[in-house]
Amino acid sequence: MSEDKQIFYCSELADIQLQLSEIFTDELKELKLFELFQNIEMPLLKVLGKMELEGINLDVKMLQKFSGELEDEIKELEQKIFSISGEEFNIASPKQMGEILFDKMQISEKAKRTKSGQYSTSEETLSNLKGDHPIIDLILEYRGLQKLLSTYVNALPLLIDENSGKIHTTFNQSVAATGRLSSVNPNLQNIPIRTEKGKKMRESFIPRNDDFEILAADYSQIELRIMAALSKDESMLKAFNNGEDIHSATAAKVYKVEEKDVTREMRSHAKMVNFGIIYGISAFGLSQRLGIKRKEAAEIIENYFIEFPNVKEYMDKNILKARENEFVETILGRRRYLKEINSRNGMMRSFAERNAINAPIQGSAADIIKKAMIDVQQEIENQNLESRMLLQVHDELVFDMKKSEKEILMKIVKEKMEQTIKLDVPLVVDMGMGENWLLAH
DNA sequence: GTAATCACG
DNA sequence: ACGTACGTGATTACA
Repeated sequence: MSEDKQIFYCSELADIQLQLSEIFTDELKELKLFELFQNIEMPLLKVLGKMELEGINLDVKMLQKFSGELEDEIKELEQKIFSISGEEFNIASPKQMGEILFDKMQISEKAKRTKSGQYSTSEETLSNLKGDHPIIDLILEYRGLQKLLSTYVNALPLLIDENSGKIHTTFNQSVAATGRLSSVNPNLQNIPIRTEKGKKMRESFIPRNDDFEILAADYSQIELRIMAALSKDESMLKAFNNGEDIHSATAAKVYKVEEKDVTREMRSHAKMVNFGIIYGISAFGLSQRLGIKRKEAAEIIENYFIEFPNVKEYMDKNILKARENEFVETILGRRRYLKEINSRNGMMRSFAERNAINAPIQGSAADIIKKAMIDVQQEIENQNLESRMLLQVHDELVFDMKKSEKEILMKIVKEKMEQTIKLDVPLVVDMGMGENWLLAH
């Protein structure tokens, strides 16, 4: 965003606020939604504008080298895939890929198909066929590298602003139905981190100069903590208040063992269950994720609800409330309307019911981090710091931190993020710093 | 323009 | 009986 645009945008904003104050009736002003608008969304708009204008520095030299390496690897993989399949084709075309794999090579009898009747060649489908043919690994590898190259490594350097020399995203405040932000042009909320080569992409996000470093601060398990607080479930509250590992604690309960006897598999399953809880769990969904029978998944869920009865109660209560009002609410009164909640179509109704469970949790997490962002920015300005807030990634804030301000900035960020909204569970923020975004984790 | 795929929380 | 985990955005192929 240019300087002119920013000035225009701020005066425009003041104007809008003035006009709105005349439009809003006293009755409207008493609504909780109005408070959310006045106290969170409008102040946040200015904070986001500053983050967008600030931009983030990218190590272009490093990315150019990385790009060359990736291209070489991709060419090599391409040749291997062609020689195995005995034919040159467009690997990026799911249609051609499906025909080669399932018609020509017949690597599986029961090929899965997508909604439109095409062969499915998704990561999930191919991963299930992994052992069946060596070409599968090559394809997955090829796809991963191609994605990294075209979406990130080659694309981002082209978006560097010639005036600032930095990358400037745009944060959408009114796109996500739950109240989350979204980031576009480019999306800086989905920069790779899970794979080795993906991590390399994160390394390219660097501070503005040698006097600065990257600070990353992220909430630990914020959605589960919100679930504990909103449901007031005693076991869950206790686990968080005692600083326990929540997935291990869940595993111990669900599998009825001592916490010290929880195996890695049990913990990993419990982690999936906890995710499921936040998403509005179903036996089918859980069985897919865990690779177990639906009946087994149903038993795990049943056990979960026996151990965490208030969670079940909270979920039911939200669905009932949704049926009555056709909306659900977050802790700051943000609404998600769910008109399908009373639909006669079972699928649509189930979808709305999962939303009724998920939206207050995901949305409350958004409320909390948004309020923290306003507080942190205010404090940065009050204290005239040179450090800057750069990015928000749902449960994480990223800063360009002046090294000499390390102590004060870290104190502000931790304090504001953890204390801005008080719940019956502690909110815990982990922080890291380093000479790039990867090292800050 | 839509579908498929895959990157993140 | 039926098909499902929640929320996003970018790229590519293809009608």
